[in-house]
Order: sequence, then structure tokens, then C-alpha cells
Amino acid sequence: MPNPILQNLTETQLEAVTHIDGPMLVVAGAGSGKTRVVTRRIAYLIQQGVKPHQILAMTFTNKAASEMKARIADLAGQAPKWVGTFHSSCARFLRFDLSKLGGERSGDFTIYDDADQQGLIKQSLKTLNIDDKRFKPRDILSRISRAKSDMIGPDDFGGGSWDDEVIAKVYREYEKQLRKMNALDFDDLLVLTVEMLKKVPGLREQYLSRYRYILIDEYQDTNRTQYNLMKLLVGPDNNIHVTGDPDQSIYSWRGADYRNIMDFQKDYPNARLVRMEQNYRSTKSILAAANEIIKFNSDRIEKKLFTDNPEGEKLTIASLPTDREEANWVADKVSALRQEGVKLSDMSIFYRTNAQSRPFEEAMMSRGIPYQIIGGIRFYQRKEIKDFLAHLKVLVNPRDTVSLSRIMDCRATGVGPKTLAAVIEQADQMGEAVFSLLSREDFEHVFQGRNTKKLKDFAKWCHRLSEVETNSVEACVKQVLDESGLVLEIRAKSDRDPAAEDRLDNLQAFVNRASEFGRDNPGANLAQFLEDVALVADIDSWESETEVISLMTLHSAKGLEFPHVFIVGLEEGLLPHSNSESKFAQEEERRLFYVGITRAQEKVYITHAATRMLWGKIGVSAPSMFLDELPDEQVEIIDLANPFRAASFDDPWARTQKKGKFGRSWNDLDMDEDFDLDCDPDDPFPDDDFMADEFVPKKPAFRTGDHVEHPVFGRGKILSLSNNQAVIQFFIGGTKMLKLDVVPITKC
DNA sequence: CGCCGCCCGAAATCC
DNA sequence: TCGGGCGGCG
Repeated sequence: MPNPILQNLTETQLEAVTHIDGPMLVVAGAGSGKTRVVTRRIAYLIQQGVKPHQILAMTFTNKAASEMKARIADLAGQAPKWVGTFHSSCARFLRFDLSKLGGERSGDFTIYDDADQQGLIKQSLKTLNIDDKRFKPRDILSRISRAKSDMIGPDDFGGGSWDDEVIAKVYREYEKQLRKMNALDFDDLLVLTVEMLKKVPGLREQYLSRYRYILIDEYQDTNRTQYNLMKLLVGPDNNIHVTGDPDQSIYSWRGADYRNIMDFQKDYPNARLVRMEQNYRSTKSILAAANEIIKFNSDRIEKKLFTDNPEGEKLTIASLPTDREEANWVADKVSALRQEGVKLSDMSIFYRTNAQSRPFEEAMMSRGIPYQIIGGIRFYQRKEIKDFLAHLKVLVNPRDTVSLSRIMDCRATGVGPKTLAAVIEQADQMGEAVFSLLSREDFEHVFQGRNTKKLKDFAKWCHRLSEVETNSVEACVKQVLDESGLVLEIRAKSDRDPAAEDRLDNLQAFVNRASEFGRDNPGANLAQFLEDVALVADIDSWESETEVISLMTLHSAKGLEFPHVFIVGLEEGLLPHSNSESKFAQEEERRLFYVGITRAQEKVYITHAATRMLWGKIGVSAPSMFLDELPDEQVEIIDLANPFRAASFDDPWARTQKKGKFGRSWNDLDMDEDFDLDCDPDDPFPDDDFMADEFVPKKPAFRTGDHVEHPVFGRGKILSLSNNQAVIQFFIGGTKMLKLDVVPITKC
């Protein structure tokens, strides 16, 4: 009987799967069956007698990990125990062994997310008397985080400039506070694991004897610390198997270095190299377009991805006047495809930034198309969820002052920062955790400072909270929610807060999630639940089976595939993003676009809008440079956007044609400053059919594109006409919507 | 000392 | 649009 684990594999894939001992590098192009190879290889190892617990596999998401485990169990009859992301694996290591490192930290640490980290930075700035206007917490945090992922401590930080000195000071304080609170940020999970393996005598040997086979997926997106960790986990047998694709490296902004994959053979000179360059996913058209795009990157190793798949349809590029029109166009397309029998789960919409999801949500909703948003304003970032989480965190880690002050901020407890500071001070002196001190039954006798009634009440409330039993996740979460009074608080404000209902729903959803977790992980306690919450990726919540269309960022789309893919917002400033102006950053933006295109199996739709809402205002967007890089033979262009495009050639304002298919005409107008419209900001072009080619003016006196003069606003040009309304772009004074029969404008 | 209301500045991507 | 910060008031 043929071995099912080795069935339906190509020669190259087989080589990668059946490799057992020694280092191996698999450079796997998009759609070349990488996941399949990793899965089969682990199954094969188990089949060949390797014990499942001797295998340690690092995947990029928890979802990928659990899918892989399930698949391997199907194939080999047993699932490996240690499959997870770097972060979740490290969290598990640290729970067991962190206390061996000594110092204040122990295995019951809490994990700090972005917001917690920023809170701590702000706190540190305050302690150090540093102006948070001049040194923005966000910027400082990203500098610190970058340093940590490069394994640079505060003492070695920066280039010695005065600014760097200041940041180093904040870094030092930040680290001190984390330590004091027994809190770990995401970087710490990796850094401390490395430190622990290096410093705790005998520990590394213990790990080496436990894990005999290491696999790392998406190796192009590993950072310095992860690299160091790999080196520590790989034993004398050098059983390290990495897979990745440098062209799909999209995380350099958080320290990933695709040179890790380029240098693998230097690290392990006897490494076997397998290149998987046949694509089994996409049509020839899609692959050709992707190949052309990525060629524009200079810092890469030439690779020739090919496919035997059919030619397929050309990529469609649609230009739309506004972001709303863009969303409507996509939603109409989705409806049409659905009519043709395409499943919603076979379609996906990718964008650069989460903020772009709104109009698409609305467009889907108004057409009754069910959808799921991955990430977005992330569930766990919502205020009410964060407030509630603070309550839970304090219970698990009584030293967590960031969460404690959050609890006091979110409800009017009558106790403010000054009083809290006094309590913290005393707790420090007594060597007791703040929350433990507050929740003592004899608090009012122990506390030396001003013992107001409010403080006594708050302490009593803390005491009640502290008595909640944390061993059953579901019961505990429910009880804490009751004790927190958050629900009542939100209800009380519901007349002023239009989002009150949503907030209550979110809290309910959180409780449901806790119940689910309790069901899936019997015996797990609150601490484990919080860890799970901290380490879930957006994409982990993705339901691939349900009959809905998925909306997600290009980053989240990594590793997925869909028959029909929409990539939206192909505009300068968005993709490539305005914060990515360096050549290096721009090449990463291009890889991001490449990743998007290569997700598609059958058809790619790309859209861009000429104008877009930003902070309640309308901004003008030029088409992305990447559009011009797509090969002409592979694209079909639908231009529904640009009134200038149809304007006459001698029109000094219409400079479209000069700059390729997707000229920068809107941008050339230099009106991306304040583009204030006096009309409905949601729909500056109320007439959906305004596109110049088809427009038949009601009053033959004016046409779209006409130059006009107004006694007050001066010279301008008609952007659109509908009924008697004209949207006119004036040289000076921006765009106005005017009634033609009322306003004295003349042609000129 | 703490609360509440108003105003202003902000959103890139994520474990 | 929304959340955080600040200033005035209780």
C-alpha cells in the first residue's frame, strides 16, 4: 500500500518531506505547496519513529498551528505537542522556567499589549519629567521595541545623540517598571527565553534533549531574537528545517530580517537546499503579473516562479471617484459573482490599513452580503474590553499598577491618581503588591495616608474582587463582570453614548469567548485564559468555512488563498504607504502587494479611488505607482473615476497621459491640502453616473471639464454636474458645490 | 482632590 | 469620528 504521507507530492516536495536529519532550507515561492510540505514532513518524522514531543515547530499564527496539528494527526495518527508561534511557545517555556532566572520575575507574569506598553511609557515619561509632546510615547515605544527585538539593552541603546540618551533613560525606567510589575511585553517573551537559555545552568541542555527536530515556517520574517533563539534550540545534530520566501518578507518594521533566510546556508554550510518554484495556486495571468511586480525590487534573489495552470482572466483594475464608490463597486462585483454561483467564502478583500474597512462594511451591509472582518479596530483594543481586561489582569497579577489605574480611570471610584500614588508608595515600602494591599481586610488600619470614605469603599471593593475564584474561567469572568459594575456604568451613560449597545454586546461576546475557552481547555485557569487572549492573532479568529466574504489587511492575508481576490486602495500614500518612503520601505510595500496578488487562484480585482475620506475630510489620492508596474498584457482597465481623464488634451490641468496609464492628475492639481467641500462630504459626487464620458448635461451651457469664472472664487473647473448642481474646483479656495441657476458663473 | 465637559489631534502593518 | 488631555468647578 502506498504511503499516504508521501502521496501526491512532486519530486521536489518529496525531497523536502523525506529529509530527516541535518539542516534544510526550503525556499518556497508563493503557492508552491509549502504548508503541505511542512505538514507532511512532520507526519513523516512521526511515521519514521520520531516521538511527537521531540518535535518543535514554529508557525506564524496560532491558527496555522492548530490546523497543522489536526492535519498531522490525520496523517500520522498522532499530533506533535509543540506546534505554535514563537510567542506562544516562548510563553509556555517561560511559565515553567522563568523563575529559574532569578530576580523579581516569575512564571505567573502578565503579558502587556501595545496599549499597556504605551501606558507604561507615559507613566515613565511622567516619572522622569520628560515632555511627552516632544517625545511621543508611540515613537519611543517603537524605538524601544526595535532595540529589544535586536537584543539591545538600555545601556547599549542609540548612537549617543541627546535624543537617544533620553530614550535610553525612558527605556531603563520602562524595563524597571515591567520588572517590578512582573509584566512581560511581546519582545520580552522572546528576549527572556533567550536570556534564560543562555544563563540558567543546564537549562539549554535540557531543552536540547527534549526537542530533537526544530521547524520554522515563514523564516524570512524572523527577527534577531528569534534567530538567536533558533541557534540556542538547535543541538549538535543540527536538525533544523526552515521554510520561507524572501519575496514575501513583510515584517521588517518589527525587526524581521530576511537576511536570516539569505544567510541560512552560511550558518549551516552543509544545509540542503530545496527550491520550490512551481506554483499550484494561481493562473498564468496572475502569476505573470506578480512576477513582473516583484522584479521592480532590487534587493532580492532572482527567482522564476512558473505554473502549469491555465492562462485565466486578466487582472481587472478599476478606478473610482471616491472611497465609497470603490466599496460599492466591489460590493456590486461580489453580488454579481455570487449570482454566478461563486461562494462568498471564496472571495476576499485586502487593504493596506484597517481604517479602510469601513466603507466596505457599509456597502456589504446595505446589500445584505454577510462578511467577516479580520482585525479592524481589534476586539481586544476596544475601550470596554480593555477596561474589563484590566480587572482580570489585576486579579492574576496584583502588582500590575497599569491595570489598576485603568480600573480607577474607567469608573468614577472617587479615588484619583494622587491617592493611588500614595497607596503604591506604601505598598512599595511594605514590599507588598498594590492590589494585595488594597484588598486587605484591614486596609484602613494598615494604610497610613489619608483614609477617605471613597478610598475605604474602593478598598472594600478590591477585597470583594480579590475573593473571586479564578480556577473556573467562565464563572470567574462572569463574576468579575458583575463585581466590576461596568455594565451598569455603560447603561448609565447610554443616553450620551451612542455606542453603548455595542459596548454591552462586546462585553457579552467576551464572556462567551471565556466560556468557549473554558470548554475547549478544561482545567485551565484565568491566567491561561489571559495569556491566550494576549497572544491571539487577528487571523486566528478567521472562519474559513462560513459562507461569508472576508475583509482583512494585506498582512493578515499572508499564507491564505482565495479564488477571487480584491485588493483595494492602490493609491500613493496608502500602498505604498506614506510612512514608507525610503527605498527599503518601498520595496517592502511592493512585497506586500505581491503577497496580495499571489493569494489569488483565479481572479484579481484591483481598485483605487481618486478621493478618500480622512478624519472627516476629503483628501485626494493619486493612483499607486505599483499600478503602472503591472504588465499591460495582463490587465484590463475600467476607468470610472477621473473626470480629468476625459478632458481635452490642451487642458493644462489634465496631465494624465504624460505619466503612464495611471497618471497623477489629481495630485498635480496640488489640492491635497484642504479639499473642503460645501456639499455632502459622504458623497461629493451625488450623481453616480457623473463620469465624463457618459454625461449628458441637462443645461447644454455647461459641461464637465469646462473652465468657469466666479466673481468671488475666481477661475475654476467643473468636476461634475448633476441636476443643477455643479462641483467646481477653484484655483484658490478649494472645491465648492454650487447651483448653476443661482450662482453667477460664466464660461471662460 | 476628583469629576465632567469640551476641544483637539490622530490611524500602518502585528505577535 | 473617537478617545485622551486639560481646565474649570464642586
